[in-house]
Amino acid sequence: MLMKKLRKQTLDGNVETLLLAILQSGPSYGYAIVKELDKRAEGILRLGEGTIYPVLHRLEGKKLITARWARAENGRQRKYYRLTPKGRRALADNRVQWQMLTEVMEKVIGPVAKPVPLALAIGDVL
Amino acid sequence: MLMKKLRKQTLDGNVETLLLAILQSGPSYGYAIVKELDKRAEGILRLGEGTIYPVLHRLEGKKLITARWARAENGRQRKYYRLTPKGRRALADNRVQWQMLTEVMEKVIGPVAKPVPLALAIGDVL
DNA sequence: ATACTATACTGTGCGCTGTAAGGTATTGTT
DNA sequence: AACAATACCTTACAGCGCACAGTATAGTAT
Repeated sequence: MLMKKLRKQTLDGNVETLLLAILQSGPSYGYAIVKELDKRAEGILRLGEGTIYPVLHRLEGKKLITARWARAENGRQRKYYRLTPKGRRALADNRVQWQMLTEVMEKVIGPVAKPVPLALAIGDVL
Repeated sequence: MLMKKLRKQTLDGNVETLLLAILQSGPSYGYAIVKELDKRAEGILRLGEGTIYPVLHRLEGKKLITARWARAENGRQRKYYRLTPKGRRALADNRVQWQMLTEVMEKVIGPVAKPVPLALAIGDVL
């Protein structure tokens, strides 16, 4: 068989994936990323700056993103992070890892109750 | 609003959930749990004994499971673990936490490619 | 002027988790 | 007698999330 295995990093390390995913939409900076995450997570998850900045530095160290200082229109100094090709590959890989993790979790603890009213409605119609 | 938040333990700590879920089917012992996980994960995830025993001990320390030595039919000494009511509650809670994590992940990194060709087919039809 | 709030980045340090590595002992099979 | 499978355990390490604390600037309200 010789199937692909879950790396240990995937059991946790999801925050890195989240940040990479956000940077996929284009370069951004720490503070904005916090706000963006806050918006997308809709109150379920709240990651503070103390969480995100170290991760950004780690990602930079791994060459998955690059940093560049720039002065914004409002005169503020911002450190813009951008995905590298290597980071793009890492993101793709992380997605696969995440998918495998959900597979394993579903197989062991059972499927999660999904809010999919559309499918239900379609099912009712058909 | 005041919504429920993801606890930090849920970002990792999935192994505890896996073990609790397996013990939900009834009492078991370390070695058997390794094999059971191996079977259910179908090669995707491989947790060694060095991973599982410390977790079992931790769970016992948290009073989520209880341990009892017993001699099996084949004469071997086995340490059987059983879910406590508190462990049952923790498992239920962990499921909710896991569900929230998948929600956040899907919102940020997009949906996982699930083997659900039906939805695609329906979309094509409509 | 003064105080406050929002913006924006940084660093330190703790605790928990996963797990590799190594070890012991028993039973069954070759 | 040798080996594999069963069954358990401990030690030690590294990585991750995150709370906490600190610095500095721009804009707004009093």
